[in-house]
Amino acid sequence: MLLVLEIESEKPLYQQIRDQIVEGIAAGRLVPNQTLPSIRQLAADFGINLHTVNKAYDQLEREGFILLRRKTGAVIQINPRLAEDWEARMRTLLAEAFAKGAAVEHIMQQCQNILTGFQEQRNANVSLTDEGTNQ
Amino acid sequence: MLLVLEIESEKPLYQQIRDQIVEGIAAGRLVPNQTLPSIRQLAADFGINLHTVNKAYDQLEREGFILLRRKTGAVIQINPRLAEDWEARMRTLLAEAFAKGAAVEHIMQQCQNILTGFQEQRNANVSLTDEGTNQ
Amino acid sequence: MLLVLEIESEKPLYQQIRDQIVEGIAAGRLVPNQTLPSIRQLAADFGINLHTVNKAYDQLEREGFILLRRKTGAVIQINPRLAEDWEARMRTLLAEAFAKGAAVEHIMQQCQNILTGFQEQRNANVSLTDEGTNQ
Amino acid sequence: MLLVLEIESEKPLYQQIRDQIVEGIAAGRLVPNQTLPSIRQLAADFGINLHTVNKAYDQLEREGFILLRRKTGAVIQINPRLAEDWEARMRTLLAEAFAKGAAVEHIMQQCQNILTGFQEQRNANVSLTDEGTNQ
DNA sequence: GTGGTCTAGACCACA
DNA sequence: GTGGTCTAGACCACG
Repeated sequence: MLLVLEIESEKPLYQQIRDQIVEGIAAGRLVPNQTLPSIRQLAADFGINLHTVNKAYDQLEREGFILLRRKTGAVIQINPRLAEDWEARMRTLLAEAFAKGAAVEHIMQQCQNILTGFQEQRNANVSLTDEGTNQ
Repeated sequence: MLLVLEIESEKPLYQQIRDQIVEGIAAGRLVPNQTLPSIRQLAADFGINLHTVNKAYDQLEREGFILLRRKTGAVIQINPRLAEDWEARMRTLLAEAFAKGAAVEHIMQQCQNILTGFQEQRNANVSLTDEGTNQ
Repeated sequence: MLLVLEIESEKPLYQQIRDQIVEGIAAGRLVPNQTLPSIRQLAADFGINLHTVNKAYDQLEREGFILLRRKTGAVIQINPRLAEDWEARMRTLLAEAFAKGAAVEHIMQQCQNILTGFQEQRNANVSLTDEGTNQ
Repeated sequence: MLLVLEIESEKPLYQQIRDQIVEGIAAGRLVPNQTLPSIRQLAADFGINLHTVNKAYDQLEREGFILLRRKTGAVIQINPRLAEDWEARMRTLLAEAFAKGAAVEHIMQQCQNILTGFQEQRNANVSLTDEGTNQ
């Protein structure tokens, strides 16, 4: 669980946790059925409050990224439904770049690069896992 | 200056003002060197607080979309430098879709559709403006 | 704001608050654009903690029943989209009655009675409001 | 006794057991006087704790779906009395849909569809049972 | 041990 | 004043 929390950031701590776990899934560092640290454990590791982690995990569960169980804690389990406001959020973000005069091709290239990065990381993680099971 | 402020919205008023101006620029309704209403004018028109409008204009200036001048008020003037956290925000949003299993091609197609929509609006506004100057 | 909270109930306090507000909307006691008590106010009125009320309001906002604003507090505003798991929850509840041997007609009649009750209360509340504006 | 327990589910194990038995009764797969596996048998079959199964059976007995006997184990025996909070739970669920603006007719139609589904399953199971006794 | 809930008290951003 | 976040510490249900 690689997490880098910045206490000084304007982004809430629980949002930082949530975002990094989502990125971890996208990059294949976190795979379905993998267990995340317990709420208390993660809070202790980073010296933050239990409720802050709880709020992040709670949101991740509602968004369909993880499943919270009493005994085992949190496990990755993807519900493939995409949030309904995803397109609206994407629209605002793209408008910001387009208004700055960025060329459509350039914006698309940046998106492609990010996605390709996820894909390569995921492939790398998959082959690592495969090697691990083959040994 | 078409502005539609929804007092009932979950989005802060200053954020609504900022977002609509950004979308207006993206769609070509607002072009460089065009003057925006003064802070007190806009506040009076909508019956909202001066500070609210001030905050929106302030953010737009910091983001490089407008230039605030003492006498002339606010004018659109695009600073093509993108916000430094734009890529990070895009990264998080793309991760959300990719983590849910969406295909790269599908995500890219959605982005393309949104951007094409902006382009068409801008083209429509540009030709309207041309007709206007021809009269 | 008629709220009856039972501290001894097995149902969490925040869930009781959430459920009663939803029922209040169904019965027309709470109508769109009506303001709810502030989080602190409601917490003080019932001698419970601010965070408990906050959790209820937070859920209501996510479910599309209310809108939370910094200045004015919480206002009723219906997003007509129904929760996607609504049918699954209804299915479980109906199975419970059907397994007990309840006749389909009887179950349907109970549902009808409840819904008719909401409808009548709503109509009564509407006419009260009308009389109020006419006076 | 077809039981499919999902260790990954958000629902507690004992609740899954309870719900599936209730749905089994509703669908006619489980009929009065039919014996259920013993607590230790079912726990062994699924490799889960005795307490977990015990809790499910305990709840089913309190709800009036089964009868626990020392020697014979658990047998289906319907106590037609509905849980006293059934109507309250139904009320909340119906309020949710009605508050969102759903028409009474539409809500009723959905309930009817679900119940008709149960009825058809039960009829199918009954005829299967009849054929079985005829052999 | 886990997550789920509730309490108590604090600081900040918003308008 | 409002809601939003974070902290600290407690008890309970679950397995």
